[in-house]
Amino acid sequence: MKSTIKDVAKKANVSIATVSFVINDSKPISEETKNRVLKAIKELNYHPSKSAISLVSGKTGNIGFILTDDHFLRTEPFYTTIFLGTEFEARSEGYYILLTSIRPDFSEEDPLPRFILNKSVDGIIIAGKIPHTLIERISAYKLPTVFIDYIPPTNNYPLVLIDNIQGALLATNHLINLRHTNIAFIGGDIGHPSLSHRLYGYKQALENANIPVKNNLIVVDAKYPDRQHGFNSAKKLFSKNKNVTAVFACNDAMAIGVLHYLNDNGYKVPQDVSLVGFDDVEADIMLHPPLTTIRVPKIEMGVEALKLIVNSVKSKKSLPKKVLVPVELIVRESTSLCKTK
Amino acid sequence: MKSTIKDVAKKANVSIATVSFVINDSKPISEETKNRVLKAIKELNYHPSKSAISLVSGKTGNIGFILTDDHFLRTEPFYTTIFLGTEFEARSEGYYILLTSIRPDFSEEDPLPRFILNKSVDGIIIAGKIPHTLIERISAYKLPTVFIDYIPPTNNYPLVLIDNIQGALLATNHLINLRHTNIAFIGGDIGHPSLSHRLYGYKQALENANIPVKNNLIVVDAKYPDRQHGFNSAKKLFSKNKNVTAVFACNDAMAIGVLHYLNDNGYKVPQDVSLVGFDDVEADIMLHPPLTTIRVPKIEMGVEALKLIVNSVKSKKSLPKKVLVPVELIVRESTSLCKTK
DNA sequence: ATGAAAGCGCTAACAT
DNA sequence: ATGTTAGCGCTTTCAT
Repeated sequence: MKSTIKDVAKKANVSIATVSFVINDSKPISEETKNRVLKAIKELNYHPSKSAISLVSGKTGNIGFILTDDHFLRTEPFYTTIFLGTEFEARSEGYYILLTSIRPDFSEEDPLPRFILNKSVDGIIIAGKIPHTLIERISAYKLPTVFIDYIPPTNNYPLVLIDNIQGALLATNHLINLRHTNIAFIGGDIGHPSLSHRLYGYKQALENANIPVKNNLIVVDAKYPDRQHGFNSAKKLFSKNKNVTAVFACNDAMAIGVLHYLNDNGYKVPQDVSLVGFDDVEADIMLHPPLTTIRVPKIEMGVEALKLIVNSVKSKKSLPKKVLVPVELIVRESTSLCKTK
Repeated sequence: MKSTIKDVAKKANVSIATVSFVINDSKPISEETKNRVLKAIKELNYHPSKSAISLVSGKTGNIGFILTDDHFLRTEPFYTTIFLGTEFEARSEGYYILLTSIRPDFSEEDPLPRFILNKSVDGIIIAGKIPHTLIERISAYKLPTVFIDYIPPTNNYPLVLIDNIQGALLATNHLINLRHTNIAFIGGDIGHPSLSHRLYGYKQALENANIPVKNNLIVVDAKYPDRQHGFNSAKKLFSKNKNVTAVFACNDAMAIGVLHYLNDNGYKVPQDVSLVGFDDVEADIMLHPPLTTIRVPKIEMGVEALKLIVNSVKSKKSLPKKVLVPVELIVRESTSLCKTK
């Protein structure tokens, strides 16, 4: 049933080499012969065997995609959407993605993803924050690697990053333009570069507008930037500061937690407090009110990452190129003009 | 760096055949030799080449996993968690999962997933509702296929299903035990067998308790069972029925929408209305109040599916075995004793 | 119990 | 322009 290159060769009355040359366009073949081969391929519904090609070329045609369990399973499909972007691009590039998750507390003893051990991938995409011990151990395999939304300690990898500073600038300026001056920042896991950049952009925007940065308006002690911690951080913030009129949360998950707190405690959004998030997650539009946020082009990030990794794989040398994907302010109903004073 | 079977053979002073026999345990080898080989393997950090094995065995070692875009990207990681289960099991079975998504409106003209066209998988797992035209076209390839959480029209495939009727029974009985009698059902996409089974179980429970089934308490016209439609359905239900004291929603997503509606409209949960969901999604515990629901063992479903598909692949014949995974009532704070009357 | 050797389907020199 | 052939790393008879 399944036809091989031999069958095609026989049918087209040529050698298997010629068939190979036609398929890969790797040597000049006369139009006539080429057509004959193509016809045979079609008639036999021939598809080259991936394993044979892999074996002889030393390439697998696979790209590994690694992220932590919690990122994979978190309620908001942030990295999952990025993965889908890589899948889309992989289709047109002819690659397959091997997805695997690792535990966030990955340790020395844990086994590496098997596609690395088995040499089943030509390159690796790593999305989000990931234990450094894993990075080190992977680097020993000398596989082309690109990072998405994370800056590894040894910074000589291709990177796909969100323009976080610009996003924070956009968000904070939006609030400033609405006449807010008591603008709080709620963040978490400040060890993640993305998140610390957002804090940096927030401060920058305030300074640019000559608004003093007040440390009591900055709550960043949450270890993980999710809803629950957003809720808790809001509680901490508002129980000590009654005059806050606007909050910039480092991501939508925390913003949703903040919104919960606000709703539960009699604050009206946006009348009493304006709220801006970051990420533009699907749930935003279902909130009451819909959340103003910074849109991150998630699919595109995946696409860019796959392009980078394919380049690295093909060129053999992995240049530490950095792709900064642009962000965009999405104004919805959680922000309005400051009424105080 | 990369060691082959030859390196191992040389190091252990045996032939490559012996190494192969040891690895696959396919021939009796003396303890002594075996240990020597094993030691060499370890020292060289040798891992067999998958492409070579594929080439010689005719198997790819890959399993394709198909689901629709919306299922993949939906806010609650239901199918994503199932996927993770297949991934876990695939690790121990030595398989790789090739994940791909298709559009929910997949049509005749759309190309099939490439891993099918290229014969890059030994079998296929399909999760959730999927267009029938796709199923037909895939079936032409005669690949072992198993369905998760969906019953295809031609029912001779291995299936992994939730015990939906039992779950609905559990949920409704819980409400009945709390003395509720005006129990509403909110559902959607009733074309999906899982969802219609839940409705069936709900009715069954009422009948068993001699509580009349009232059609005006059943709202199932939502085309998709998500939060937004849950919200809308609740609005529809409560604007016409003031005496409803309990709601069983066909899944947590809709339940969350219902909860939103209830909160927004002055109903206290569970004091005024008790609410039960289905799925036990991560977000449940962060709600106010945390949601009583039916737990579905998602990881296990993935594991079971992978076991089934591996069996089919190995035995060559795909027996239409059906695995019903058990569910469990999780009582949290959204349900309480009925106070009316 | 172990080894030699013939492929699996393909690519890429090297020939012609 | 096309053909011949030597592997790629492994499994699996068939010998020993």
